[in-house]
Amino acid sequence: MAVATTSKKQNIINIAAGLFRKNGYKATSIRDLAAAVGIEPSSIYSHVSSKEEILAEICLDSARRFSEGMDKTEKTFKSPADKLHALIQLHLEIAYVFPGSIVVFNGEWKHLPDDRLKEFITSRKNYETRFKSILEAGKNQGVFTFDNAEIVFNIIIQSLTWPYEVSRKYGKAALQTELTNFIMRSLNKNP
Amino acid sequence: MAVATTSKKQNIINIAAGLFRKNGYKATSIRDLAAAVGIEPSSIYSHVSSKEEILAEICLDSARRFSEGMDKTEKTFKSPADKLHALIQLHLEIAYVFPGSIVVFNGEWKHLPDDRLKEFITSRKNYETRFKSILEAGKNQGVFTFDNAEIVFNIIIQSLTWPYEVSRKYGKAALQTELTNFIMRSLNKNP
DNA sequence: CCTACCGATCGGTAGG
DNA sequence: CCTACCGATCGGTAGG
Repeated sequence: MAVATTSKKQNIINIAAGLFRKNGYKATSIRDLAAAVGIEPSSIYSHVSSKEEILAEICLDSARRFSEGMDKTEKTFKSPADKLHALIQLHLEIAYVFPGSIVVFNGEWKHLPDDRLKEFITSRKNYETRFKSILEAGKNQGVFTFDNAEIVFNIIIQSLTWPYEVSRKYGKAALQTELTNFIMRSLNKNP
Repeated sequence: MAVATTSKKQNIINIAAGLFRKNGYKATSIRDLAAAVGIEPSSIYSHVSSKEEILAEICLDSARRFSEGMDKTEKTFKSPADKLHALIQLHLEIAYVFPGSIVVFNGEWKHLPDDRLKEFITSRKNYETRFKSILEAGKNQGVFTFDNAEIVFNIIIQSLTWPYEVSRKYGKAALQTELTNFIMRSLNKNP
């Protein structure tokens, strides 16, 4: 017997993430998912309790990845510039290795049931707060220049949130170089 | 009799754009739309032939606005910097006055039927080509600096594509100032 | 993991 | 613009 690399449940969720990304959550039926997995529709419910639960696992898994990435970034780097640099890499890394993150970027989290939605938004706000702190620290130290940290945070997040197909056209390295240059040049007070 | 400001059809499409933006195209039923308009579901079909047609009108209207904005920009301004500045304003202007554009930004155009999808993508590619020409001209004239025009185009477009609720938190003026500074500083070869 | 099935809702039509 | 309705598809359950 081979060592299990992914549980059947996780496998279903991964396949669902791919379908949600391509066609959207609402446009993907349990029947579509079952066909892609290779089982009968009702068998999906042996592994997950509902379609909403699948979405919740995808969204909260993505949120967890960002949260842990932020933990590591804060611990590993001292200067705001180094931290920001690491966060740019984090976003691209997650987008490239975890297809479910694209589902989140596409805004499908709006279909989460109330309790999960609250959980997700809380995690997101926490990430935003920590990100803005890094920007503010850079401004206070005289290395970053901008007016409104919240607006700049959103600009950066948006610039890092690419449609899946577009992002795949270029190598991760090329994307990372251009994005890092673009963002860092913008914020750099003393070029 | 009052002068008709918007046709009943256009009114339905505008209301649909609001619902598609908030809940998504697939998650918005004809029944939801009819209730928002204040008529019975079947009456929707006295004004539009299908749900897909509503989406097509929204997406192609948005595409037309961008195309016409690009026409005007190319005619009115000479320097790449002035043109880029105008395009930033164009994006924010459209996002603020036309709710349907947000539907497009949210990627709902993926649900267009084949022929309309082709039409939409063609218009989009045309816009991209013209936008990249402006970037390349700036690079050739030694005023812009970047590696890959296509990647930079996508970065700029993404940075201008905000979730509706977030963008409404700040005044249009504040958003415009910060975005213009952010993008122009990035590209500016001689700060 | 399957067969068989259910109630709800969907986009859309007939006919006035 | 409405009443009345249709076939298709949906998420999910029962029972094995």
